[in-house]
Amino acid sequence: MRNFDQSLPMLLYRALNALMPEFRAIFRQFGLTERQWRVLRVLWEEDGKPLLALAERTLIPAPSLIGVVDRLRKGGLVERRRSATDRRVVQVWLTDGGRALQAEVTPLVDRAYAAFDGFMDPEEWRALTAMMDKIASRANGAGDPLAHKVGDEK
Amino acid sequence: MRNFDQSLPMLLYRALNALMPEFRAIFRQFGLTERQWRVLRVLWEEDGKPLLALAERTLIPAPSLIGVVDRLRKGGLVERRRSATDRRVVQVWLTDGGRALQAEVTPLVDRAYAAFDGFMDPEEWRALTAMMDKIASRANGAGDPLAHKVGDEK
DNA sequence: GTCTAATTATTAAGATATTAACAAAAAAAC
DNA sequence: GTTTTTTTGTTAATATCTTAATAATTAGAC
Repeated sequence: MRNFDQSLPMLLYRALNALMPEFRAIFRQFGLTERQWRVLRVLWEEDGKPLLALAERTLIPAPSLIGVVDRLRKGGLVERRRSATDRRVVQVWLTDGGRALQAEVTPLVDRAYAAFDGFMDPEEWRALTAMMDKIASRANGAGDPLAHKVGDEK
Repeated sequence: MRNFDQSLPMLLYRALNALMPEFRAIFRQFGLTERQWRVLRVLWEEDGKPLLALAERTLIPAPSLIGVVDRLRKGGLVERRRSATDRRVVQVWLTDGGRALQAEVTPLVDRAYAAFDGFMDPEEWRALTAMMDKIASRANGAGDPLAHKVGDEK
């Protein structure tokens, strides 16, 4: 039986556990959850994204995303619209309120991130990014947020 | 606004998303969820652990652990007992069935881990471990699974 | 053009995360 | 020894994850 605490999953989980509460505290000031912020974060960069694209980019599983978007909608931050060209597609658009939030949240988040810049030197960051990418692109295509795809071999 | 996809949290989340489905598929063969396995994994190494110690070691938040342990108990894999010396403490003990499961699950899990050994060379693993530990031990003590502790400054 | 397969979104069910609040027991202070 | 504080476990409420199954469209094959 291998070492549990030093296994790759536990290493990653522990790092995230140390990392995220600080950011969540920021989101909470604006009544946002971490996932809600992630959706907004992507829309601020590219508004009107289809749900599936949003799921991939935010790493939020599609079935969960439905609820996240709906709560954002109830909060008046986004709207849902069917695509005119492909009626299967649901696009998520920011409202004025959702757009306005960017200017408030972003500075705080950026400042929190900045605290990490000096934490490791550029070479370490490069190595870390490369290793994470390597791990993420390994695995037989599993791990994308489209859970219902995995194991579709019939 | 910084790069979202290359942010530390997203790097870690993506790696985990690629990593875990493979392991979960193994656990599922035995009717176990990932968290249930983590609890068993720790008990196989040290039986009779108190709930709080179990929460820290498995990185499962204490309120969630209650449910995880209870489902394991209903499945006949563990038992709960009050400590005789400190009646606040609830210890979790393996049943015979829970103990027997180790011999079945461990080989499969070890084999899956082994597939990663050759994936990065020893020096990369060392560097990765060091960086994750560094991140985990950074942050003001936040991130431990005892959520109600965070921000207890009154 | 019609039938079939693939894509996009959604619902459902059980398990877990996150935060806050609370009860019981033990430890520390007085 | 009683009061206060800390520790350990638990419940509650809301949000999300994970997996499987299903509806609505669209794309492809015939």
